[in-house]
Amino acid sequence: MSKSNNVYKDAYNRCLRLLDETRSLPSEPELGTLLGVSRTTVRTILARMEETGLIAWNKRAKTVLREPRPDDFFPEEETDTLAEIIERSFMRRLLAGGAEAGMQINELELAREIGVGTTSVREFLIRFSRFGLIEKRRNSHWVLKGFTRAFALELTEIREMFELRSAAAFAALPQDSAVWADLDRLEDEHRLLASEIATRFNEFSELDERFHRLIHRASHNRFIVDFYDVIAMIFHYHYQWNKAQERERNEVAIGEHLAYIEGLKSRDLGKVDAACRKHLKSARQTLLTSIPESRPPQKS
Amino acid sequence: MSKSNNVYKDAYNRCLRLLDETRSLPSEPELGTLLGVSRTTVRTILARMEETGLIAWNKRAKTVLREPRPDDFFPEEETDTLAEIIERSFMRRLLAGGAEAGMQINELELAREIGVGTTSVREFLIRFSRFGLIEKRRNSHWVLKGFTRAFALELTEIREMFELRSAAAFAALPQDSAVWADLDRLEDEHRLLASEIATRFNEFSELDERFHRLIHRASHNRFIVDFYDVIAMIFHYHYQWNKAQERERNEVAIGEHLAYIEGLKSRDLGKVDAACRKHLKSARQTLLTSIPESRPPQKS
DNA sequence: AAACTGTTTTTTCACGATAAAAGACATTAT
DNA sequence: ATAATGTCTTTTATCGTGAAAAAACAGTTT
Repeated sequence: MSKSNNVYKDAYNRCLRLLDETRSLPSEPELGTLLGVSRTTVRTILARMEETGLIAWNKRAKTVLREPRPDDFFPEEETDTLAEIIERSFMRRLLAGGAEAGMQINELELAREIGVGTTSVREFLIRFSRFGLIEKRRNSHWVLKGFTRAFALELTEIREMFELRSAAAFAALPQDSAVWADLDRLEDEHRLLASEIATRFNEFSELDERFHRLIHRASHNRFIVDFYDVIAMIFHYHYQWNKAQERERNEVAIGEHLAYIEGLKSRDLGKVDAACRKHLKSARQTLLTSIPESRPPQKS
Repeated sequence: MSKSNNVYKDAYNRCLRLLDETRSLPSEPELGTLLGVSRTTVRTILARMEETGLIAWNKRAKTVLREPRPDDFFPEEETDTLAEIIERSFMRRLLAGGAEAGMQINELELAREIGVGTTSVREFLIRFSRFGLIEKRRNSHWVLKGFTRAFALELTEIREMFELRSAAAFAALPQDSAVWADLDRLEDEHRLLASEIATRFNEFSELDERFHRLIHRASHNRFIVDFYDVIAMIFHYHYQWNKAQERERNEVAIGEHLAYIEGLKSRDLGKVDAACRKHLKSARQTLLTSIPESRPPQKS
């Protein structure tokens, strides 16, 4: 089967949404940058849109003929990257219990189970290894280290170190830096979300990530910025998995963020430090309580 | 060609060295753990040793018949992992100038040039990406970020953060911890090397790594321990590349290490901090001076 | 001439296949 | 009964291959 055309399908779907807004589409290169794909893919999209009667396409003229219908879209699941598919499957197994620390991971078995080639699984595991949850035995299998309490503590230790430093760097940024406007915008979003928390509490996770990434970027250190990928990944699955008191937790977190933002805006390093520490402490607590207590080793 | 048998060849060579010391070899499983390979590989080794008349092999009896000659060994270059070969080639290109930041990296070209499959190159690049020197453009090529001054500063910033914390953790370890004996042993090695510095100065690099890894391990944090891989990798190639005043530099570093060790042994956090800071500062300086000044962008 | 479209080439992504190496199972020796 | 050896099976490491996607080149249009 070689390679799926999910890039095309995903871009096609996104292009359909563009159709709603205009009478005619822009030039091929412009569409390319807009959708983040190459001209080759753009042309494949246009060809299909012409075929299905969505547009009339003649050289520069790309006139919209009709509005896209729901059945014009490719199904969601066909637009995913292989890497995403593998990650989801892998994390499901990992979190759905039965994933004891020390267990070995079998590339071939994983590949068969997910229905993909071994190369993709191998590459996924290599990429995934930087999250510190698995480890490779030379010339042999991978070992699962497990989503344990120790892991959470090690992760948050680094996170706190990095974020305190980033926050301090942030507060020291000159007044004319563009980040202050970004921060204002994020503050507004926080206030809005707080006011509609009853219905939109599940949108916090995404806002949370954007907020912390903004702060980490102020460190101007690629290792700090990159490390947020680890945190984001863990929290992403953590949010999916642990829905207990989600609304309350998020409400509290929004309040902490607002205090944190206020601290940053005051540019008073003491205040920044205190607000940051407070938020990180409760974030760590949330993560820790969600970790299943490790059973003592059992004799069978 | 599928897969080279470098594991076998390397283990075979190491096994030859064992032959010097004994009249007969131990059991297959024992040899396996000794050499770090499976029994399958052990048996391949034994079969060949029998063939070349090095041993007589009959079930449990594996009697050494003669001393190994130089031509019994497989050539060094055949014992390297593909990953090592690729890394060396890649780093040579990267350091041998002409590697401007922003340049794109071509998997296929690299693979052809080194004479390996693209899969191996891909896997190497994925693994290598955590060092922060390259970055992937989605669905497209890799981009070289370059071994720049900014990189060195970001790297050392994290290093200093991590090592100060690890050193403090180290000093706080209970007296009966095994690390103190390890530290004593390392101290002895440092003193010995210092006394023979004129001839053995190039052995420092390896000692340096062992010393710092010991300290980092005291953090009990996988992210800190793993980060030392980045540092080790950079310093490894840095040492190979920049031989200017190697002897003097290493002599100074040994002195700093000894002061650092003394600080740790005193368990006085102030002393530890001071000695650690001093050493890290000069390590950073050494690294920085070795980085070629980035030319201003040239119009051709 | 600048920006677009049409066409061709190159590169990336993913697979199945195969040898090396690991691991499991059965058998034999202490 | 334990621990070795002998044999067979499974898994990992690596390649070549082909389709998807990107990129380069050439020819048109404004």
